Amino acid sequence: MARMDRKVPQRQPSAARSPSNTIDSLWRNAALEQVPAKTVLFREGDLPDSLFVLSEGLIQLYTSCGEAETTVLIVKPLTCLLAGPILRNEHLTVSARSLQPSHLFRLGAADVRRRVGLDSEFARFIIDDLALMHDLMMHELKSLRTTTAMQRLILWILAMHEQAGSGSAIELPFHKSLLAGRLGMAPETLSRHLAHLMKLGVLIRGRKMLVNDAAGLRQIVRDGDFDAVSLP
Amino acid sequence: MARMDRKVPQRQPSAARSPSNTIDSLWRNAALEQVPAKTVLFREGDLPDSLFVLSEGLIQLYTSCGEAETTVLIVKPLTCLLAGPILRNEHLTVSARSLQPSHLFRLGAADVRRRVGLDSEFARFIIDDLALMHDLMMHELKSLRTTTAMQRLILWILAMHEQAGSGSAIELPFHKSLLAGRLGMAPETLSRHLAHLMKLGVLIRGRKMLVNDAAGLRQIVRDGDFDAVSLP
DNA sequence: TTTCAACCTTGACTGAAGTCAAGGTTCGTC
DNA sequence: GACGAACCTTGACTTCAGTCAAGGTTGAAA
Repeated sequence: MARMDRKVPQRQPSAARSPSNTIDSLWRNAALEQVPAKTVLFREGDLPDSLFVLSEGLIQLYTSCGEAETTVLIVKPLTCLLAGPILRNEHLTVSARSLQPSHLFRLGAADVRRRVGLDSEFARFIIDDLALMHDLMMHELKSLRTTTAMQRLILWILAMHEQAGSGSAIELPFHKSLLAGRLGMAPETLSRHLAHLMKLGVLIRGRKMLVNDAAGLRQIVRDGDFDAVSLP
Repeated sequence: MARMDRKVPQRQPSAARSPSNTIDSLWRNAALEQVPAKTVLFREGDLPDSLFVLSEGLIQLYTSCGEAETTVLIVKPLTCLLAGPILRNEHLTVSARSLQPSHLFRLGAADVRRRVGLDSEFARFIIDDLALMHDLMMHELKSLRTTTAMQRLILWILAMHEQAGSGSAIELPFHKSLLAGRLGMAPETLSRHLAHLMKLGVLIRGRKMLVNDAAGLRQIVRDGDFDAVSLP
């Protein structure tokens, strides 16, 4: 019944994967969970009990240190959560919650461990996912170590700008405070930097943005010279 | 001939892997390379042409931004390099060089891509590696975002201390400037923090260290209170 | 429409860590 | 053992970004 409106995981980027019976049937057998926003999926310290495959929505990986809470990563469909810890049989080092109403396939950890040895398509699915995450995290690490908050912000804006198509407005996918976390800075810092960017030809109205001079921004990132006012 | 003194990759941690004919033969067929220290293995921007498996030595992953150069990660045996980029067929985002004379197995990228689909043991090897890296990088990300340079230093010292066994001296595995990079700080910052730690019961002589009061250090990390002088 | 809570902005201040520069130390090589 | 290069330390200064605090805005629900 609910079969027709299930989105079967099918990773768009990377290796073209032929629609596979094995994987299909796997997901048909997996539990599909629909969770509202702000649902905690797991907490750091737990032992992983299921693999999640995010098929719709947005998940925040975060870590709570004492009072404070820090965003480590935000993941989009189609991504596995917990593949690493399940396969290594280790305690979790991050917590996760949904940021939007989300759909997740859920597969028991024991199942995953068994299956990964038997079913090469499933193994491939996991490999692709881990490789993708590897890439993302490497990128994050690099950018945290080598760029300033302002540079990360501009690069993020440029990426969104490119994705949206030049000339069209960018819609922030979530609250600014969360974006700040995503970019590794305090909300106040984001606010200040955005204010500064308005002087450099970025229009900001609430959660909408418009980039006038992408080339200029790129230049600024390269130089690290944020005080240059390129607009009249 | 040289067969006997080849170390066949066999990951110690994680999943107990039975000595496997498949993998054995794979490594016997792979090229074994011995490189001196400071050999560049690959550069960011390249397309990956082989998978490296580090069997002995130490490799630095770094990225050069303009003049400067930043250490992203330092990897020990037994680790694969480039598994992610090879499987996703993407350009490299980091460069790598040996920090010590090192031994590496080398497997053509095409081979890897073919093999990972056919040989489930090989696939499992790759999965374990990616999962391990995933863990490491997640840990790095977390610690870069949530701890100060001093905390990272102390935690690193405590980890070394534990590994060496209480009471025994710690030998820095590489130059201090490199350790600074590894921990995400400038060499001068490391120097200053080490100087400070001497007042807190850490003996430092060149590249040797001795921790007197591990419990005290742990306390200090927790509190974030680095000025407390716990020693008479 | 009103109201309240969550979110955002701004200012002033603080603190962590990077940079630059000037010695000092260590270590490998001849 | 003397030399030089690479490495390390220390000090002074700067910059980036976090914190605290006080308003301002926005938007969802009554």
